[in-house]
Amino acid sequence: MATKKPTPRASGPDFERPLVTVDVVIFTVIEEQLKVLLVRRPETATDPYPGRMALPGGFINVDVDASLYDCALRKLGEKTGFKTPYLEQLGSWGSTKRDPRGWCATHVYFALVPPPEDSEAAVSAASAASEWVEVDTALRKRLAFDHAEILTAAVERLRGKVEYTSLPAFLLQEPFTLPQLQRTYEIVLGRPMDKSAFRKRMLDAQFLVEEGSIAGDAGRSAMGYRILDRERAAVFPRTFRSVEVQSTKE
Amino acid sequence: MATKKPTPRASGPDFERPLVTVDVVIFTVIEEQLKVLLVRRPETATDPYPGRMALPGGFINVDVDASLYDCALRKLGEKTGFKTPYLEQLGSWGSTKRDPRGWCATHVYFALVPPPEDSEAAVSAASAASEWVEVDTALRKRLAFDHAEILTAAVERLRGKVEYTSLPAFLLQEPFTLPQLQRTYEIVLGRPMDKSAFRKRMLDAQFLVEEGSIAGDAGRSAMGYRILDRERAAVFPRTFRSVEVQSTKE
DNA sequence: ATAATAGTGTCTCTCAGACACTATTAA
DNA sequence: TTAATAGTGTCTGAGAGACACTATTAT
Repeated sequence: MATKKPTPRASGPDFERPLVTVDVVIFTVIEEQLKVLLVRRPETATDPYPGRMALPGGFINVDVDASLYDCALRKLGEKTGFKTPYLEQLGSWGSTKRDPRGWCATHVYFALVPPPEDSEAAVSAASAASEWVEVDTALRKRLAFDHAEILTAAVERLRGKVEYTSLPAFLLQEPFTLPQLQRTYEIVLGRPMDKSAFRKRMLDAQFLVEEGSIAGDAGRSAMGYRILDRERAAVFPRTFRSVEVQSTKE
Repeated sequence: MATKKPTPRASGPDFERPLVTVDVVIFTVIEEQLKVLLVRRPETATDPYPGRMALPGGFINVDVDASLYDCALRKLGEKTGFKTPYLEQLGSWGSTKRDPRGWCATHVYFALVPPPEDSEAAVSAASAASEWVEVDTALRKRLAFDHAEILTAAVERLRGKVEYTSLPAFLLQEPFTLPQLQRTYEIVLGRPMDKSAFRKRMLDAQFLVEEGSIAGDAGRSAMGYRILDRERAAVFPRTFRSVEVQSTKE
């Protein structure tokens, strides 16, 4: 740990260093809704945006975090009992004005996790003042900093990639069934999908391994699947709806 | 301008702030080759990697740069007489070890510019010790910092997006012809393309406007085109070669 | 006329979508 | 047997690729 406002020990440029943070946009699907994890900022008036909801994140700790990715993993771990989640970089936002404390740049990561078990949910909600919020609700909440803009970008990236990748599989507890996976796609994209096309696509992409039958609440039981390689998402040969169906013909 | 090693005027965390830089990967096509702009680092022994080639970039100047994007634009402008180039964020790299001066994070941008006029080329090469280097050659050059890794990521991103966007159009001086554009795609992707499919795709995407005939060195003259909207690239409904042609049939 | 380049037409193949069909399970 | 859900088969259409064709220009 370092002392308060230290003179930097390392050399560098002769001007002021910006503040550097890492924020994480953590998505999951709970109760048929796409949700994002938000935390409430402290009420202390010395902090910017006291009491507002914000994306989980914070300053890089130069003494603890070996890299940006490690820092994101740490923040993710602090908020959720992460279970080999999907974590990728989203981008960075930096400007004079985005933080009242001074020139600040944030590196934003993007995580997909399965819905928390009830026990965990209670723990994390209680201990960390964190909350799973449906994304559109979150966007109406006047988030701290430029987090609304960041969340918008994250949702856009998620929806964009979902059109041609297996990302939604990382939002489910394993093993899961194809109907469950299809439902997850539909929730993220906000539109219904054709069952036959969906199944062909998933199975052709070879990213699932069978894991025995799973019985549902009613009707025929379904095959359970696990993700073959949790390190990377499968990429489909085409997007789901190539552009928009633009019928020039009347 | 600030004084040397100032105590930060703004509040923030009680630990050391990382160094923050912005680097720009600037691509163009010269003499039928994909090239990237590199600069030689100063020979002064106090600087890290003296004399090595590196991506253009440097520390954020908190007093001058309003945002990360502005900083990237400034660095781009300093190195090239930029002509409304294509500029997007690539990602950020940050860790304890990537800069010997201390914990350092860099925000990397990715630019596409038309080949410099001869006059400009001479100017920039002379004045700034900068040089256009063919990308594979650049990767063999033992670049400063982790710039080889960054360049690899940039080339990967470029090639990836070129499969389904109009990005290569930003590498050409306007107006250009479809055969010239096709040649540019082929240079970036390193493989020949079918003329008929290529033309259908470009014209169907509606991102070009006709600009009168242009005569070449020989043969029939070709239609010249400009980019309709230089703010964004066109996105095609499918990638060029959907995945790799995996012939399971012998 | 010929060489060289620009540009078109036609066929095939792949894969997304529509939609009707069959299969399995519990009550 | 019926309701509910899982899973399949068949047809269509869009668009990429292969490739042979026609068009225009300079010499």
